[in-house]
Amino acid sequence: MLITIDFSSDEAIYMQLRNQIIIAIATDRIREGDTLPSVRQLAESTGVNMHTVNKAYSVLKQEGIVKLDRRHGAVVALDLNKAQALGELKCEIQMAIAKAICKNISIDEVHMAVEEIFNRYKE
Amino acid sequence: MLITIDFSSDEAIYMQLRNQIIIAIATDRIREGDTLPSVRQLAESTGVNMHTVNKAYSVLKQEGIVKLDRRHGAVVALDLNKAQALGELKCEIQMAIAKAICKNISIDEVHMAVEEIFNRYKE
DNA sequence: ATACTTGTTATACTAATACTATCACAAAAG
DNA sequence: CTTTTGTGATAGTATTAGTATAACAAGTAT
Repeated sequence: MLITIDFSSDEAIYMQLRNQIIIAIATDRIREGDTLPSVRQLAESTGVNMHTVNKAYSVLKQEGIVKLDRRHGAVVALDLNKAQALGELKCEIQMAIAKAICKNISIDEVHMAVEEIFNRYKE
Repeated sequence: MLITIDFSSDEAIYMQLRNQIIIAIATDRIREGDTLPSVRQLAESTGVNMHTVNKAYSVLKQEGIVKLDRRHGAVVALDLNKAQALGELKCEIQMAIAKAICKNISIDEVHMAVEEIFNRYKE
């Protein structure tokens, strides 16, 4: 796990952590059952406060991506409720697509954008 | 234009305004050249401060969706730079798709979600 | 000309969020 | 018994969101 923080970014640090971990799982660099660094370790290696890492882990737990355990730390454990995940996905991309429609972007162009992003993760 | 604010929402008020205007354009209820209410009018009708509306309009201006003019107020004026709009779209849906991949959602399921959202706007 | 409306700017204040900093605790591992 | 785990309490700073007033220059209407 190589995680780096851009302190000059306007994106919250705990979201940067959350995003990089999600991308690591999507690209199969982290797998189900793998253990994430402890909050203190990751805080140390990224130069960030312990509670900021803890917040990132809490978000991932809330999203059904990791489980937090006092003995093993944070473990990747995907909650594969597809119906719920699909509902969340639609919510998250809804406004982006509305804006795309305003900009005269066709549905085919959106599909192509989806393909491109998918290919970024699948090898 | 019927705009309402959910004051108990965790979404920022200026983003609620911005989103509803974008949806109104996507659904063709507002069209190119149409004039939006003045910052004071919309602030009055939604029970919100003038500056909050002004911030929403500034965001829409920044996104190339309206033009602000001292004589006519806020006018819908789409900046149809497709390359840029597509780039922004990819940025905005990137993490949502990464998370979907974590949840074992297939690319076809994402395409279907896109279709569903598109149909929400196109009649 | 006068009155009104437009976006815009400035100042000031409150509330909430993000982040940091310490200290501490119970549970599990070595 | 010591270390490491997540977790909680408390406290402080910085930034953002939102409100409240006031004012200004530029355009519109009468």
